[in-house]
Amino acid sequence: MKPAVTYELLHIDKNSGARRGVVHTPHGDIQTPIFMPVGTQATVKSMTPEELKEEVKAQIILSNTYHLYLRPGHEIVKEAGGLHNFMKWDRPILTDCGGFQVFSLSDLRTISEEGVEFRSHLDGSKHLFTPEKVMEIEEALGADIIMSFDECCPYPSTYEYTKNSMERTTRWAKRCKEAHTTTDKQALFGIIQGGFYEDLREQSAKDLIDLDFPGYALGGISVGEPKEEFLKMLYHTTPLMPENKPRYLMGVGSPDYLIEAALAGIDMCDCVLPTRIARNGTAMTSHGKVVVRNATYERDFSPLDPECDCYTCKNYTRAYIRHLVKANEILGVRLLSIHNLRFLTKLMEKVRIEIENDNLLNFRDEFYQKYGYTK
RNA sequence: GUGUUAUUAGCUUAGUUGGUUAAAGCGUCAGAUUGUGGAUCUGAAGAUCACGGGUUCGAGUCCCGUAUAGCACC
Repeated sequence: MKPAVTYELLHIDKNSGARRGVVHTPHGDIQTPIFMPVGTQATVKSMTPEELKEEVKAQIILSNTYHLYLRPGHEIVKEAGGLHNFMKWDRPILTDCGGFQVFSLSDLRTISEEGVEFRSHLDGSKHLFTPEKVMEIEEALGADIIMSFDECCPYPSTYEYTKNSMERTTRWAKRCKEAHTTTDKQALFGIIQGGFYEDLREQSAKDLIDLDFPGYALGGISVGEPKEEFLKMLYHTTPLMPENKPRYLMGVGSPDYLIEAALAGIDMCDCVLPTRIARNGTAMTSHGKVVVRNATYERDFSPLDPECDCYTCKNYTRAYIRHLVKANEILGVRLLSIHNLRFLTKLMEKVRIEIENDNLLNFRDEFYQKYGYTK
């Protein structure tokens, strides 16, 4: 049977590993490489679906198993007709499995072979996530792409801990695959782990490829390590991932990391960074980060980014947005979120064009120079 | 006019029987943020303790006077 999600390779950049492609899903095609906005609780914070489509031009968004399971409960989302109906988003959705929450809520969790026991951050109640349970939840939510249940090791972790964790994650991935029933409507992706140890990454990739998932994610990097470590693992692991399937790098969202990911041959990235820093008064621009909350912009009547085509930049000034942020007005968060998300989706539009022109390496160097990065 | 209460950081306040470098919240200024427990978190600057005297080894704290504000009564 044809999987719910397939990858079509259009072009490989002749000067790098970057690939231009299309991911076909039940709710439409995704042009890759792509950045995916995160909507943890069935909403990209402060954005309507119309804004995501028309202003941000988002092709796919993420949501989260852990959070929706706890509130409102996956049964309610299922009753609503699934996540797409519930939140009025008719394009593709990817649900994260809650593995990262297991990591970030580590003071409350107990990991065993069976799964993870944890306490709800909302009311302290005890819950058990097993691979089978996570599949039940993700099937109820009904996203196009669902993630297998994994453990994301903290940085740094010892070789032994990382190895045991990675091997358990592989066993969990197998159980996820066996428990997954809606294969015609939802594609289950495996998550490669192995921390910052090259041989563990190789082992993880090999074992997961043997399980034949319709797509693969690179997890457990961009967890606080130095950039050199990140790049080393990225460039080591990505070539291990199958060429005929989508490659998803989890948790990456700064402009430089996104370009590096594309260069390495990654197709999909997601991150909370653009929406999170928006809520704290910061904009991403083609000339670097602008902390618009700062006093420097009190009388700056120019747009956040003069090169940006978004609703915010077409209509509002830095001084006004600064005022909204300082006054704690909701509109400030909304305008910055629109801009930051549009900045990244547009960056990836450019990346796709540059790949088609075999020019992504040059583009990276120009971008770094302009953005103020020193590679 | 008389009595009374108050006056401490930009604002609102804490400050024990007088005892190290006067504290906090908000505000201001800045930093952080990468598969969202984040309209969050961290840090910094900012005070002649209304003013002038006095008592004391030592005063934001006790005494006197002045100023300003509130309240009560003429």
